[in-house]
Amino acid sequence: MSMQEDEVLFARVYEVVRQVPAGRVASYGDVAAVVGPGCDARMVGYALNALPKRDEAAVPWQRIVNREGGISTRGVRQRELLETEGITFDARGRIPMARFRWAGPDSAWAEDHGYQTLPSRDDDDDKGAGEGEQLSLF
DNA sequence: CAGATGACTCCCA
DNA sequence: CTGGGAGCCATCT
Repeated sequence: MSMQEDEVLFARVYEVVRQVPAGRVASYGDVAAVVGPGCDARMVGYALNALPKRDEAAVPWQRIVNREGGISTRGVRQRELLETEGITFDARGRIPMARFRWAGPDSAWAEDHGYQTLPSRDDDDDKGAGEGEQLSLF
């Protein structure tokens, strides 16, 4: 796979963002994880940053927020759009990710399109037992 | 053509 | 909490 890499990368990012349903949000890192290796949170940010210059109406960019559930864009447009979709913000102006975070793409769709499902990453406090959770993934 | 910049996240001081 | 640095790309001065 080394043909139209450059453009494909952004296209894949947009494709994944399109999978996030209204009423849900995903972090930049989550989107990157689904897109797969070679893509990280910053890439997603870059892709979305270039979106307005391309076609911002084709992608639900407002559903992508930072890891803390906060909005990284300037202005209040994104927040308003999300509230319209039913997303709520807490007193600190952040979205309770434990409740609104996108669970990842449909596994069937993911395999069919060559994407990855979102690794279960409970944001719960580990309470100090995090060590034993590291299983050998390889 | 080179440098700055932006919608991330993690790590350390 | 604030602040700086690393890692990586497309687009605009």
